[in-house]
Amino acid sequence: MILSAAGERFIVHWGEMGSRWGINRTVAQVHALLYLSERPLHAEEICETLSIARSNVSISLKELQSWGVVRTTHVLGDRRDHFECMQNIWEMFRAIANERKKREVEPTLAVLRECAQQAKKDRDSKYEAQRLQEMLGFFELLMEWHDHLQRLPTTALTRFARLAGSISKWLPPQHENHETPPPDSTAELEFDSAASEKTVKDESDEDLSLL
Amino acid sequence: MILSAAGERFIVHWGEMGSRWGINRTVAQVHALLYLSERPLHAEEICETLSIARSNVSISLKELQSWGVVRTTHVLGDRRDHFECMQNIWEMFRAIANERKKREVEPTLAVLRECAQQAKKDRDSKYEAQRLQEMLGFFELLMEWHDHLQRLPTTALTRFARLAGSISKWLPPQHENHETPPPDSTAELEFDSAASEKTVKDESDEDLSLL
DNA sequence: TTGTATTTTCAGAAATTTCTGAAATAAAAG
DNA sequence: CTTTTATTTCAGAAATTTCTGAAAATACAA
Repeated sequence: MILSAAGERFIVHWGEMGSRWGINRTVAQVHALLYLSERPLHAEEICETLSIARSNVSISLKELQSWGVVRTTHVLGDRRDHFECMQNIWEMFRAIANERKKREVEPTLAVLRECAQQAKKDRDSKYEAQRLQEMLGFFELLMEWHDHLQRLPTTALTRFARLAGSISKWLPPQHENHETPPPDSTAELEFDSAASEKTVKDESDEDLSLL
Repeated sequence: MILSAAGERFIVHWGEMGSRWGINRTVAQVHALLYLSERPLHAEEICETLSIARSNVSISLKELQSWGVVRTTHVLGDRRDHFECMQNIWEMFRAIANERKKREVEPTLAVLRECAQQAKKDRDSKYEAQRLQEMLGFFELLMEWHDHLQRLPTTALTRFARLAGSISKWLPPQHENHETPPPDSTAELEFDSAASEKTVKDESDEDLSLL
């Protein structure tokens, strides 16, 4: 497998990005390679192209398969497994989101439910209970949103994204002030839940109506 | 700072989740602690509560401040810095999303633009160029979406999430088949971009119209 | 000034994650 | 059955990340 300079650059970068998001660098590199490849590759080709050990490739491929973004195919007259990457990007990120939900968000929800429950019972944890409950509500809403997107076909997603982009151009900017946070001055509302809710409520309704 | 069992459990879990998403465990723990705390804490309190070195706390707090989710305040008659966490969850995750965009998505976009450009020029990289271009388009759309959400006030976000959740209940399920992937049977469309686009296009329009 | 409290920095230690190569296993071919 | 080819497993090596404690820097007070 011969890589162009551009391809190589992308693979390296994808590996680095993977690391930053909690995905093994090699796994991400193998993913990037298969994503770019026109044809399915066998493990040996991947080893050679990326200069990593055969065993490492084996484990990385298993991992990618467990995420549902890579699968095996076979070439006539060749005993070896060949590997190909999901080609539709939206489907690919959907699969990843799905898997992260299952592996990380759902366990977090379970913990939050238990903790909120327990804190509610404890007379000394009134404030903690409130904070945990709020976090729980956030994650529950997030799940609803996820499930919603999960049901929409890819084309709807892309069109919706475009639509959302054009609508937002007509709205006044709301939260651009994070770019260069002023020393210690006017950023009050983000840190004070009550103030934030109150301030925002006044100006939110006409924005919401656009949805 | 005395922690309830529930609070401690949450902090430990939040630390683990942080790791999985590329955030230092300690940083996440400090964040969780401040999130739960009714009042701002000084560094020494954080050390003691979490049993970590003073220097580690110092660095973690700096990190959290750079993410814009923690800031310093002061208590009358106390020279020490006290630290408090952004209390509004939506604002908090908005800040995090903002920062990750700046640190990770924007550099990725830059790399993708360069790679796509370069591959386009290379006669041997026709397919790679196409793949890179597609990835670039995805990230650009994602950015539009992000910017859109960035402009909406928190209340609009929560209401929209609820709305989206209830709409989706009326749609036929589209992509639940990832839950238990069948050995190697009908999952063709996810891996074949063309097939996927064609299949989906037939059924997508009435779904999209709901938006 | 000088002293004291607080915070930051940083070199090296500790812990964790990742990677390798050799050996074991599996699966087909002869 | 034996040989050959392909894949997986896994103990230890290597690399990376995280953490600590001591020292330096900073800021305020007397």
